[in-house]
Formats: sequence, structure tokens, C-alpha cells
Amino acid sequence: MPTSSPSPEPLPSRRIAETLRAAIENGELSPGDRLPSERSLAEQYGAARNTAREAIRILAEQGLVIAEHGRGVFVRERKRLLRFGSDRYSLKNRETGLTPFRLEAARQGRTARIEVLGITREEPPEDVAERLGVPTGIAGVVHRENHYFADDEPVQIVSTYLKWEEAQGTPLMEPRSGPHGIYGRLEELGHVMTRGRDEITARMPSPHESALLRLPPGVPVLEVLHTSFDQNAEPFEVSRYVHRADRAGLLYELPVEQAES
Amino acid sequence: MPTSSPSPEPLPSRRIAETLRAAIENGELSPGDRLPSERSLAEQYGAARNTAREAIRILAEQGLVIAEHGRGVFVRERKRLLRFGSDRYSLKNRETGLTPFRLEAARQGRTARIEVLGITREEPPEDVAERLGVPTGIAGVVHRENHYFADDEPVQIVSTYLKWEEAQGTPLMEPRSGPHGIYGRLEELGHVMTRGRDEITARMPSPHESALLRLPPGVPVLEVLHTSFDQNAEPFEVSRYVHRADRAGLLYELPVEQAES
DNA sequence: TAGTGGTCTAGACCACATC
DNA sequence: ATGTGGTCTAGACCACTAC
Repeated sequence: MPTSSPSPEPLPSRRIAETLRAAIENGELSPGDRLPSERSLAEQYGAARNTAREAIRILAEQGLVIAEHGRGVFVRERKRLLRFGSDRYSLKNRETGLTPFRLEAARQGRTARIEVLGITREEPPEDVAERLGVPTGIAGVVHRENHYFADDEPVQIVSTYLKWEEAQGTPLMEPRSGPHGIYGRLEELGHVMTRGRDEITARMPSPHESALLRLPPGVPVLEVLHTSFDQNAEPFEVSRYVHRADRAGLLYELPVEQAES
Repeated sequence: MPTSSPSPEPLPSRRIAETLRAAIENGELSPGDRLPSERSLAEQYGAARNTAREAIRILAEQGLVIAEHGRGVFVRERKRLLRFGSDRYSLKNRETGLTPFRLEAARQGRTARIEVLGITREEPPEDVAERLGVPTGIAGVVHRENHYFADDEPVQIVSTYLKWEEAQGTPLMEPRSGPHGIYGRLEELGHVMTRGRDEITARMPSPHESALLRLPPGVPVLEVLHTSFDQNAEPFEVSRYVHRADRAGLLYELPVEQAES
């Protein structure tokens, strides 16, 4: 009897991983449940501990489980996502007096906290310089760095860049920039946001981001590079949002222009 | 002389990884260059091969390098991103006669290929059913699955869901759905897209997606769940786009509504 | 104190790429 | 034939958690 296909006898580590994956997906193991220990998996499958460990690594890479030092390996919870996006800059949110982040956190019954990391004059990163229309190589921008927490869990890092020549000596250099935040001050400087552009990418975090966001392995980040344009179609503000992708998503509402009759 | 901080003597694997990371970032190692082999790294640092291997794994997880069986470990190229987003549904692109994907590929001098995987009547996934406003548990939708390639490299997987009662017996069940694609047919059925919603998340790929997109380890996917609404604010189409995040990004242009005077 | 994951060593064999 | 990454074994010690 010829085997219908080569069926190359899966590797031990894959086999263990697949068995566990199936158990998770059919509900035998529920979110929060502990997996058997590496040592007991190894014994159970007649393998070395490193092999069981490799199986766990595969599942962790897929975001299915999370290892906790000294406690065990657990099936991941799938928490509801905080959602940000096209209404992050919407004027109608202004009336609530809440920033979009606080609004979204409140909507989900979570506590919001915002930490101002620093407001410094700097040389802009290349991608920011390009979009803001300032030269690179000189300290031509103000960099405001904020960290956002929901239920004291870090959720996003935001770096806002403004032109130094404009921000210099204004409340834009202060942690609390006044009514309606920096957009309020920028309007007073003659910049009304009439158009925005969001460029979205996903990638694995740098070690720095990994530490700041306290990211477990296998969780990517969503990066949004936002550019604000004023009534003269001039860019006047660029922000980089880095979200942990397992806790935050993006929502864009798109009006579709109609064909002229 | 007291050490200014505990400075807990970094782990060998981290130390090797950091040295290589620095070499990559300062340009000593350029994209495409081969790293020293695992065995020679181990010898060089007086470590076991598994330790050098772990260092490579750390870099691969960060997307900095890619291991190729039998050839070596290479610094990743940073290719320019294909960009999709708010104009994916824009009417003005219709006039070019090109689909948004072909347009973007052409813009970057890459060849586009689209493969129709299947058009089948199915039971919708829960998230799709919810958004399309159809019941789950019955085969109430048509699922069109397409794969998109740039230079014969798989870039995105698109699953489009339509209501079966509407698509039944129409060109919407055909691979080539006619002028202006499915949106042309849907307009003839009385659905003019007046609004769209894109819900964006990032995550690590499932093994299935990993295989379809031929993803190297450590590359996340960008998922866009799109819903189209017609002139009566009824949802009439839902599509799920799964992009490989190292080759595709998203671009959203946001008009900002002005406050009334 | 016992059990867990985190890391490391020192070997081994296999599969793939190159010449 | 040689060198590469991919996987595995069988041990060891450490750091963290729970009791």
C-alpha cells in the first residue's frame, strides 16, 4: 500500500505545538488556562525539554500563549480592542472636552492615564522632517512625547513634532497646552486642520518599544504616522503613534465622494 | 569605584544580538550582507552554538535578519511599501480602468497578478455576519477569495463577502464580474457606496496565512475589515484584506469637517 | 522548598546550498 | 565534499512564584 502522500512525519516540536493549538481552538484549553509544564510535556511526548520548549515558542510566536516566568504558560486572553482612527482629530469630539483617548477608554469602562515624557527641541527623524517640510540635520522641531495607559497598562506611545520656530515661547512647549490641547494653540497660530493623512504600518517592536509598552513576545505594533495640513495645504504637525496591536486597533470612517451628476 | 548602576552583565545571547544589531544599524552590515555563521559566532564569543543561534532568533524576531537554510543568515532588505487605503474605493480611480492594486503596483514599477481562488456559497465568519447584517449559521453569503502578487511575490489575501440572495445568478458569482468589477454590478443592484468603514488590526499570521503569503518568521500581518454602506446606510459588502506588513502599508487621506461658522 | 520558565553547554544528525 | 541552518538530546544552573 503506497502512502497517498509522502506524509513526512511531522517534527516532534511541531507535533506538540499542533496538539496544543488544537486543544486551544476547540476549547479544551480556555483563555487563562495553564498549559502542562515544559518538563511534563517533554516526558509525555518522550522528548527533551528543549523540544517541548520549542513547541511553546511556536505558539507564543503566533500569539496564542504567553509564558510567565515561575508561573507557567497560559492561553492568552483576547481582550477587546481600543479603537482609534479617523475621529482622532474630529472636531465633534472637542465638545465633549475629552481627548479621543480618554473618550475611548471611558467607552470601555477603563481608566485612562497620560504621562508626558518630555518636551524637547530636537533634530527630527528623517521621515518626520520629510513630511513636516523642515530640514534634517538641525534641531528644527519640538518633540512632545506622551505615553498612554488604560487601566495602568501601557497602550500607545505618541511622539508629536512641531516646527520649533512656531512653538518657541508658546504654550506648545508646556505639558498642559491649554484648551483643546495643541490643536487649539495651533489654530491661534493660524493653522486650521483641513486635511490629515495617516500612514499605517505594522512591524515587530524594537527592544526599546518592547520595554516601554511591556510587550510580551510575539505581539506586533501598529504605527501610524499622521500629518496635519492647514487651510493653505501646508503641513504643520506630524505625530507618530505606536500602539500595541493586541490592545489597540484603528477605525476609519470613509466618506465616498459621489460622481457628479 | 562603585559601578554607577548594578549593570547586571548582559546575557551572552543578548550580547551577541546587540553587537550584531549595532553593526547593522551603523552600516557595518548592509542589507543583503551575510552574518557570520552560527558556528563561527559561537566560537568567536566562546559560547555554545545554541547560544549564537538564540541571538540570531532575537534579531529575526525583530525583523532585522532572515535565515536561509543552507545559505546563511542575511540582513533584511527594506523594500518600499505598497500602499493601500482610503482611495481603494475611490471613484476617481475607476477612470484609469485599473484596479487599485494594479495601479499601485504600476506606480512602483512592479508587475501585478491576481489569482481568483474561489467563489463559493458559505456560512459567514462571525465578524463578517455581524457587519453585513446576515445571520450566522446558514450559508447566507458568497465568498470570493483572491490572492494578489507583486513581482510574483504574494502580498495580500482578500476575502469578499456578499449576500447570497443578491449575488445568486448574477455576474457576482463569476471570476470576471464585468466593467468596474463587483462594485459596478452592485450599483446595478441598487447599491451605491456612500460610506465605508475600515477596521484595522495587526497580528502575527496563522500558519495558514504564513504559508499562503510565504512569510518569513517575525513578519506580522495587517488586517483590514472593510464594510461598504449604500445610499440607505445599509451594509452590502464586507471584505477582509490580509497584507504582509513588510511589503504593504496603508494610507488614509482624511478630510476634516469644518466647524459651522 | 518545590515547581516553573529562562538560559546555557556540548554534543549529534539531518536537509539544503554551493562548488 | 563542505559548510550552512534546522532540529534534537541530556544534562546543568539560575530567577521567579507560590506555598
